[in-house]
Amino acid sequence: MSVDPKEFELEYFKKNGFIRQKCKVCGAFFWSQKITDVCGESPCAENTFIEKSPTTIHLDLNGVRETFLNFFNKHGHAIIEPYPVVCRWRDDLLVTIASIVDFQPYVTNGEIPPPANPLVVSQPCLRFEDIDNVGITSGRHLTIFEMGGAHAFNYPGNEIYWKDRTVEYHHELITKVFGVESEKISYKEHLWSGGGNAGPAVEAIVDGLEISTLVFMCYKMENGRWVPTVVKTVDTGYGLERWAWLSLGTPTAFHAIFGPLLSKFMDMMGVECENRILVETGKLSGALNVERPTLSYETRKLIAKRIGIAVEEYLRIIEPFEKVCTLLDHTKALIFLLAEGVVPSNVRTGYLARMLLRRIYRILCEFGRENQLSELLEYQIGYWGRYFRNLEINKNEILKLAEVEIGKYRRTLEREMDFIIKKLNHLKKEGKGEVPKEIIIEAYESHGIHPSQLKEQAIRLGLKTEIPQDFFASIVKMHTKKVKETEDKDELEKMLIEENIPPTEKIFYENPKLLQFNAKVIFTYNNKIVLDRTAFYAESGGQLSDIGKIVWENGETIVKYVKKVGGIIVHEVDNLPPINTEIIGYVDKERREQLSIHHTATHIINGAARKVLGEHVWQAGAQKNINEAHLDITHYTNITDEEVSRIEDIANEVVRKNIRVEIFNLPRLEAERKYGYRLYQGGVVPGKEIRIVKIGEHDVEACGGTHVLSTGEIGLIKVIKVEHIQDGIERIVFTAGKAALKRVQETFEIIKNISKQINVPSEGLTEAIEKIVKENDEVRRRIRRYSKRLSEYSLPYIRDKAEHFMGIRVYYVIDNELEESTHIDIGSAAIEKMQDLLYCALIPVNNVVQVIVFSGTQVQEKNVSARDIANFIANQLGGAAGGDKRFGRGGGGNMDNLNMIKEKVLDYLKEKMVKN
RNA sequence: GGGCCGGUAGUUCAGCGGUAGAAUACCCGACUUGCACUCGGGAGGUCGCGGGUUCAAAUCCCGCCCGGUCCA
Repeated sequence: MSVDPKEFELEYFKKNGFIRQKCKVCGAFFWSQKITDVCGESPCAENTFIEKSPTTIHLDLNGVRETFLNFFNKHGHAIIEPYPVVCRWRDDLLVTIASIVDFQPYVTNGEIPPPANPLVVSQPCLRFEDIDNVGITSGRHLTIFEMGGAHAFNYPGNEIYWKDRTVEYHHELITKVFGVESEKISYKEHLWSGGGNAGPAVEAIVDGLEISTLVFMCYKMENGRWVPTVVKTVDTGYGLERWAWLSLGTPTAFHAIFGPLLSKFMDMMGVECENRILVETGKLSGALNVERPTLSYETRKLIAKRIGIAVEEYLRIIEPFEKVCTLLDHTKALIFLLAEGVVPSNVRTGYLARMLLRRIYRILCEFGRENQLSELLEYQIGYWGRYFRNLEINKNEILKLAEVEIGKYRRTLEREMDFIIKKLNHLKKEGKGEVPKEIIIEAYESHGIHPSQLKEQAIRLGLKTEIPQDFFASIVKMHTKKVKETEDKDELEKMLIEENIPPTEKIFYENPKLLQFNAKVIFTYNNKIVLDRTAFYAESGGQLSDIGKIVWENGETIVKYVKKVGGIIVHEVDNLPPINTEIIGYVDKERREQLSIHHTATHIINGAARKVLGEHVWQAGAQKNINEAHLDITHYTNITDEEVSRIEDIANEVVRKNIRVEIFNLPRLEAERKYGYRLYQGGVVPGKEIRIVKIGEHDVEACGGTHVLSTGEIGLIKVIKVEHIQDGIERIVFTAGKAALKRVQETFEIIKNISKQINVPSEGLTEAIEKIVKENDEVRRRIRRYSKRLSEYSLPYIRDKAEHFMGIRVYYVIDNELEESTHIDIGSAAIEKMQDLLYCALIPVNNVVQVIVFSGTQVQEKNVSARDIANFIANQLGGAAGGDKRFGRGGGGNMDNLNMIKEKVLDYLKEKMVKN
């Protein structure tokens, strides 16, 4: 999609003398009050603000945030509290990457009103796409930053403001409040898209630095095409870190963001760096980018030249400094993630936390400061905790989670490094001088060994290692899968929209105990019915759907399954009533009761787990069936039996207290204010009103499920088992209510049966089974010993039974008593003692006959190979055999002529030996 | 959720269709004043689980479980 240039022809630009121009370097169009060749953004221009701030006020990040919020507040924008960095209210994103994320999709698509209009927020955001650039670009790239978002949501007939006013506000803030000369600012034309929305945008550039993006969101993606949206959203992103950098004119943004923390971290890491080196780096850092290695290196050379040192010398000085910057950024991002209960793991947000932590750890190792992580985190928490209280509140959790994860990483490194060292030694043995790329990739992809760590080991072993420039890019490429086609809406969904079917009135919310109801059929299609109102609960939130029946004047049908399509509830049935029929619905009471019990019990278990294991416990999934239910929770280590007992105890105490389960609706914002984002245990909850399920002081969740009226109805909650689902997630499987009782009864039945079978009273079962298992082991061992011993003692017997045949002795037996392995022992020993012996054993077992043949050395000399004999016998049995001249084995399944084989073998032998 | 690596003696691993091995620790013995070293002997395995292919599977195929790792 390209943007119509007309989109940028703003009244405001024209009135204030902005002229549309084209950048001679990058070719982009931009608007500026002065005539110039280039757009002004680095690398088209240098960062000229360094040590020469164009502003009249000079503020660090905290100061900028306050100034920004107050400015918009004075212009009628309500200040709202930032949302969490983990966007648990969305299922298409892991973390909050922009302030607009707070309002997508429900506000931007007009489904619910914004918390205020217009509004302003300073939203901490996480972005990982540019993580490799963090530290080397003087702070232009960060994994965590604050996006100043001033937003206006324009509805048809209720326009707040649009493009002109948006640019005007921006221009006023940068010129009037910050005092930047108006001519210094240029606005670049741009197309922005993200989160399913898009629109024209302008990027504001001052002295080389892009400081804001002003987006006019007015398109959305639908069936692969951009279509205009009903709500036109002003989506501005003020890069507050960059504003602070600009206003202070420091060599890097890190100075402006972290202030005293920067020098503290440098001291701790033992890093020093002259200011003039940083200044020169900062000016040209716009051209530094890991994705453009050649340009970056040329830029490095230029910087070194300006400073007057060799580029190698320059790199030696600047790299440690850059690593400290990376540390500052990563440790800050990490505490924000951990504070929200993210458990480091190998999936989703957990992986983001793990990745950050491992990068931090590697840097600390390079500085030899790997034991000082906690200290760094504590400084960060102390510094940011004043503005973000949850950091301070969750300090202990943050430190604990980080500590556990570092422990895991250390163990992994130790284990996986051994593996790699072995591989490297192998390479060396093979005489290879260099580590091939495949090994480097395998080390990283399958074993988590970073190329730099591999290189370190390889050098120690005297192997060369060339890490390709595009190493990580090629890894990413290998993983890029085809973008999944956006699922087109299915036929039913399309028809419901076409027919304009209204959302179904949900009786089960108003009155959960009403299981018999009257309603009217308003739509039918392919064994599917939509009613105007229903008491049938559709499958959602891990709770199975209700079943039951629908009765009308001249018929009835069974309701097999109920699902939600948007706000419409669709009943799947066997046969259809005519449209507009009045019906009576009957919901299966017992099933509904059991599902409700399991649902309430899930909330209780969740609360109990949080109490026992800690505040990082979040629901990671849940399923409520008839016989049992499970709750997946985030936790960093296996749940012990003792913890399970405590969770069970607390849960049952809540049951016994018979607490009333309060269910009520609250406006979204009020609910969040009152109970926090902890509400969103089950994930995304749509709608302007949130349905709250509150169990005393034990647990509060946003939930659309059905519940019991008070906890006493549950009767009993019994945890069945805990499972480790994946790194960072544990599953608690349990039953409640009647199902729990039934489970207990069944378990007793099993115990009773076992007890009967081994004839031991149930109290003594543990010891008895222990004894049986031990005895079984002992018997198995004894059989093996006997088999060995038997092979020694059998020799006289074999000697006695063997037939003399053309100068050798032949022992031939069809044996269905001794095992194959025993015959191997016997035969093997026998030919040692009798070198003229040919040992043949045919062992019928389960429809096949196994054949074992040993041939003594003297027999072998007569051209009789054990393998050939075995193969001959096996062929008679319709099978095949293998082995060598001493030992052959095989078999076959055709036993018809089993007793005639011996004759044939002797004939075969005769032939063989005569030929010889 | 997807890709990749791994699961064999108490431990670390080798073997990768044809009698389950090594090292180490363990037990016994020899040498030695004693310890260590050295030497000899012994014990120790449902080759993660379940199917399939095959006369025959630790080995090949499929599914699952467990651990690890990378990506989304």
